Amino acid sequence: MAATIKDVARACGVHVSTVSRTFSAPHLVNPATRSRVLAAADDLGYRPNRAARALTTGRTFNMGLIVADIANPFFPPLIKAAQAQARGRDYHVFVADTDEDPRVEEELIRTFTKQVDGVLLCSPRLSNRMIERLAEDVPFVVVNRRIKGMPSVLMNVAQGAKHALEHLTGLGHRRIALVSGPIGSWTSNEMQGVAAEAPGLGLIFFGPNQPTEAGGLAVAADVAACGATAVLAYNDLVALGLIEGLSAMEIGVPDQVSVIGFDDILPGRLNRPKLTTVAMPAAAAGRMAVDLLLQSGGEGATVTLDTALIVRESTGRAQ
Amino acid sequence: MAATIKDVARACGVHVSTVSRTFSAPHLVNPATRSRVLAAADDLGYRPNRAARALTTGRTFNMGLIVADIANPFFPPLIKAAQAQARGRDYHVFVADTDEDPRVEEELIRTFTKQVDGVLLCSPRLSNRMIERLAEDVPFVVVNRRIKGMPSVLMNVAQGAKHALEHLTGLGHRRIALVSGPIGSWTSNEMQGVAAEAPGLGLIFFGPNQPTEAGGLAVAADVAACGATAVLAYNDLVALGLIEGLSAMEIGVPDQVSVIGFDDILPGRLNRPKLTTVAMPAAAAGRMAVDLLLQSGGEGATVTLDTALIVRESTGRAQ
DNA sequence: TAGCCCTCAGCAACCGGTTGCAAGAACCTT
DNA sequence: AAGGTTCTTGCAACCGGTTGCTGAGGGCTA
Repeated sequence: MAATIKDVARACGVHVSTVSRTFSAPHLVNPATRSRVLAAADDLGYRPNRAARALTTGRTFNMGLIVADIANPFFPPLIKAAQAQARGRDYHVFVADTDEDPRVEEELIRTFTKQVDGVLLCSPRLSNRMIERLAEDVPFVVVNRRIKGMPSVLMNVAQGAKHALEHLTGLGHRRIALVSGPIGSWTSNEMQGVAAEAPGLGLIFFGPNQPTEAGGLAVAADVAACGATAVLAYNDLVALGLIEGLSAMEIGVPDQVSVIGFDDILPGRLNRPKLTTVAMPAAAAGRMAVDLLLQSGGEGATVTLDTALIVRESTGRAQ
Repeated sequence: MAATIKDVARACGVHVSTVSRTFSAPHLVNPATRSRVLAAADDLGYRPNRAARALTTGRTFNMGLIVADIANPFFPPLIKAAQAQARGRDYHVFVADTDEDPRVEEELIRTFTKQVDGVLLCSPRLSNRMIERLAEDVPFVVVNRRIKGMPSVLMNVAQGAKHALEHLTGLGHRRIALVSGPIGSWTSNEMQGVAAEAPGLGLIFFGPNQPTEAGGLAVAADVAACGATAVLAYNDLVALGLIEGLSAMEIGVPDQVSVIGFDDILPGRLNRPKLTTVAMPAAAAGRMAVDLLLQSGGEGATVTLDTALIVRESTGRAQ
């Protein structure tokens, strides 16, 4: 069995409270005693039990991070940045994946409650109402969702979509397909907003779709049939699926159809043609979310991060 | 504040132990009392504090999963499978990323200790000795590493490499480059083992390398210079980097050089040419690791899972 | 040397639950 | 009706720490 505080106390003939203070308030214990305790602790391989400590202090020094799909390459940079930022603040991040299932999401949040000091909720699938209810039990920072009174980190998708559309119109495209993602997703909503504001263009809307390669593949035929010369896709995975599907129909990208994605994930950079995309500030969002969680006196600061259009090879002049 | 067991006890005029039993041993409490307690609990929004419970029971019903790099597409399928399997056993999985840093790995393990019932250590970067020491404090299952007396899940890389080499020799290749990964990695070791056993072939060894696209890119020039007509790469990322680097030198794949990777990740499937690769049983490994952790009476069962060569477009006949 | 302050260690209550033990009540048995 | 079960609940110790309070001892000042 692992050594407890009592073992250490017994080993050096001192009360447990002294051992406790040696670790959590060293300045309150005499240097000589302190080193005796430390020696004994080291000898026994003692490590404070963080869960037990949390019981009295109310702080665990770890935070939860919940994503809908860890296999989506969009998340890893966000996760890594959050972990790095947290580490710098003496915190640890526990990641969990909901498999796009709201029930799993709720269960995970409940599991995290009391085991972490707060939860970073990335691209949640739960309803706002549910999130607000759960927030009574554990502090949240929400990424990619705006909930009144709750700290949130947003990405300026509207701006990115606007730049993307400008890029396409600049290349002469007039008939543009908009391939959205799941219902209720932040990016989808923003994309639709932009579409609504650009009535001069011939925008054709396709959705909802799965936010994956398969989703893009599935919608490719419809897109081809609609006669659009360019496509703005929900994310890079969808864009890649779309390109895959178009190629299968002998439709060349970007020669016949231009395609733009969102996220700037690795497979897009490796793809032929290299994907033109709207880069999302995922890493910055991860860092910011951690900071908001640690700062938040509970008030709901909202941070919006800018996106950037990255022009590569999947867009070209309209025929 | 969240309601505690005391609040519930007070609310329905019953002792805390009765409330406790209502949740953890319902058959020991009178149905009438039980429903009163449940009603009060529901009313107050009471949820048992899992950390506090773990303090006395010694079981948290969650497990840790540590990977070297969550951004490596090899891991998500493993993680998702492990989470699904654990969920079926009433467990939850907390994932953490070590950033390829052994010190971070150690720290994470220490953090997990006492907050989880066991840790799945995937492709660890720590030394065997260190892992054995840490195993005194928390049960492990190790994936992609053989440690005597410790439950481990291995992938039959040697078999995969052999099949890959046979495929290449079948296509007429006689001069084959072996591009390995980081020192101490299971796959690298196994690959070297196979190389040693195939002295008839002209195998040229390159390593160690970073297990990423950048690693492949960096070694591309050397590989081109050595005159090999085929390459067996440490993993798909390296293979993709290699293809990228070769293309930049106007060396066509598979026309001039054939390339095989390991892992079968998404970017490889999307790549042009589609990558020929040795598929790793990542999902099966995740499930198996969970099962081993929950079964293990501590004995070190070792499970080896088979790999499969998937021939796509990046390999072809030798010139 | 008395009086005072400061340092440092022990005591004990507490965090939110769990669980072995015991006792009261209700129900049987003979 | 006495004695034995079974069911249900309360009591209290315990898990591994933390922390406010108390008080002994030492050093300092006047």
